[in-house]
Amino acid sequence: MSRTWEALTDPTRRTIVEHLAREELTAGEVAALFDASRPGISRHLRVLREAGVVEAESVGQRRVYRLAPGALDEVEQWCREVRSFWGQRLDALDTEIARGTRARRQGQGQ
Amino acid sequence: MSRTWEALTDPTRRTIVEHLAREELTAGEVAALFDASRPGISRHLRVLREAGVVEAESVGQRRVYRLAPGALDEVEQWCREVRSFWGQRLDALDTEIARGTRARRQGQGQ
DNA sequence: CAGTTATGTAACTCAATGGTTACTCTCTGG
DNA sequence: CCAGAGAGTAACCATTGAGTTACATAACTG
Repeated sequence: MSRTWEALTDPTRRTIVEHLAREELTAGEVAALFDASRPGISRHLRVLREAGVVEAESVGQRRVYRLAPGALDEVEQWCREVRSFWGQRLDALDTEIARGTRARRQGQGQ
Repeated sequence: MSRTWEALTDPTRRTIVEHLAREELTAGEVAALFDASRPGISRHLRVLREAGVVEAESVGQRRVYRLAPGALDEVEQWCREVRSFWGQRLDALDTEIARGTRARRQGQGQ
């Protein structure tokens, strides 16, 4: 299930990820980066956790967050695949193929 | 403005992009790929268009859709940057740095 | 020009999402 | 064991977003 995309849709969550890429942060430190309330950030962190983008470690009463290994794999992999097929198609973009496509398109007018 | 992420959040729209990576398609052909109603798909296509992910060309009464150049640039660029900072941090992950971070963390209990 | 095909827009509904406040749980320290 | 800090959960509200049906706009076709 591709929760990664959902998780990274929200700009706040992407900003969190940007910060965690630079250094580990406790939940409170993350919250301090934004105007939003703590519980709000806490939920963002949960979404990121459940999506496997970040992971948390309990240290005393704090929770230290860091990026999870492979956090962005799903997104990057998807981009690679799209780009791969796209590249192939562009390579094959000569008139013959193009004409064939048009012809096919004419036929199936439903 | 980062509409690209929003645009690619929706699974239907990602599927559309996957198909368009393989070949150009008219709006009708795209719609035929899904159970959803035409207007629904039409709006998905608009979102993708406005995000600059796809572009449309009018050919007679049809609208032929294709991926826009640089469709995924924003997303890929973001991933690269995150990964870049992350990589640097991991490189610097020796005990000294780690201890420094902990110390700093103790001090700023707000 | 009338009719049909191909798309897109408008108005509306319903579910999902983000944000807030209030409350709970857990760990630390006296 | 009690007080207080740090974090998370619950319940609630407002907004967004995706889906639908009905309607409007363009362009071919006779």
